[in-house]
Amino acid sequence: MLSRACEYGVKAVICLTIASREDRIKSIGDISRNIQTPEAFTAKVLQKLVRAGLVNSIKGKNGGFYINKEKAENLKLWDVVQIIDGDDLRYRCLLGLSNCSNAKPCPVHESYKTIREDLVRFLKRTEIKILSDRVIRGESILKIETILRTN
Amino acid sequence: MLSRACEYGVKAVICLTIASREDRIKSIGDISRNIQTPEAFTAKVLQKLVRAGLVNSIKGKNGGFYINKEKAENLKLWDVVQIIDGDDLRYRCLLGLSNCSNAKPCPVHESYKTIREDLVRFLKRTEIKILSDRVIRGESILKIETILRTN
DNA sequence: TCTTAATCGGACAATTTTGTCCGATTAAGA
DNA sequence: TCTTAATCGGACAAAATTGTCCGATTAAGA
Ligand code: FES
Ligand code: FES
Repeated sequence: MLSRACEYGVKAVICLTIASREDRIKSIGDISRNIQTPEAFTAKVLQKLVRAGLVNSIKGKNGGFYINKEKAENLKLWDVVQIIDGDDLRYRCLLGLSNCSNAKPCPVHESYKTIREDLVRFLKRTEIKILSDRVIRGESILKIETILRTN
Repeated sequence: MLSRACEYGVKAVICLTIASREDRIKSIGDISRNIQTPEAFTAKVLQKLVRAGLVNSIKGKNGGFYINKEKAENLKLWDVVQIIDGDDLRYRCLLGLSNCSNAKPCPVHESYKTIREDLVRFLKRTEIKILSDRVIRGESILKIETILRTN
């Protein structure tokens, strides 16, 4: 459904949105630990989001990634998905016909179109901010908690 | 959404369902030409469907692949998708958490669950037979028609 | 019986996706 | 000013997916 890269990107952005409440900057080590994803690969994804202007970064010591409070208020799931995965979800034919259209439709076109529109509508409506609030309230998680043992 | 292998599988099964109306057997060359997919790769996919019992095959000269009329009447899109792609679509967490559950949900779990259920319900309801009828009636296509020129 | 044409399966190749490493650059702070 | 710690970008490596090739087997039909 979403590529790994995209999954990591969404989780990272949720993580940064949480940090944005206190105007915090987070290093990639920090982030990948928080969301339990491979560090270097997640860094690549974040760099793509930086180039797209969705995330900000500061180089040098004490640097890292962050999102402005105001920007964080308005981000939708779709914003991240589109940057990382493009708009295949939006436009691709379920059977892979080169262009999905009403003119020359594949046999599932009519019914699948509805499903696909629902999915995209969901992505466009879902606010990252609200997702991050859920994590803060402990209603949902971004990674499997590791049990800390004191031997 | 669907893997290439799965796209090819669905198209091949629709093609065989059309052939089943006249109890026809089709060779892989025949099929891949009909649905415009790489021959050897499509063959692998069909072999998987044969092993799963969804498609039948006959070896030797005049052999090929076919589906029984009665079986063709009852096949759903989901039957093919599940054999080729497994049930990731059904169970996988949108953010890739190792087990999607109500107990430890990711931040999108509640809303995504609905979308995912709609998608699976669509796949489970959609009858291959009906899709094949649409192709026969010329309402939809399985490949881009190539313009035949007589030079 | 022999030739021909088909599936089957395994090995292999190419491509894409995922993941790692490292040197260059940048900036903070001792 | 020097050390340290961070992002950036490019090259590389590993794994998964997609795609090809070929020999073995099978059966039809001449
Ligand atoms: S043409 Fe296949 S989904 Fe639109
Ligand atoms: S836990 Fe993420 S979709 Fe269910």
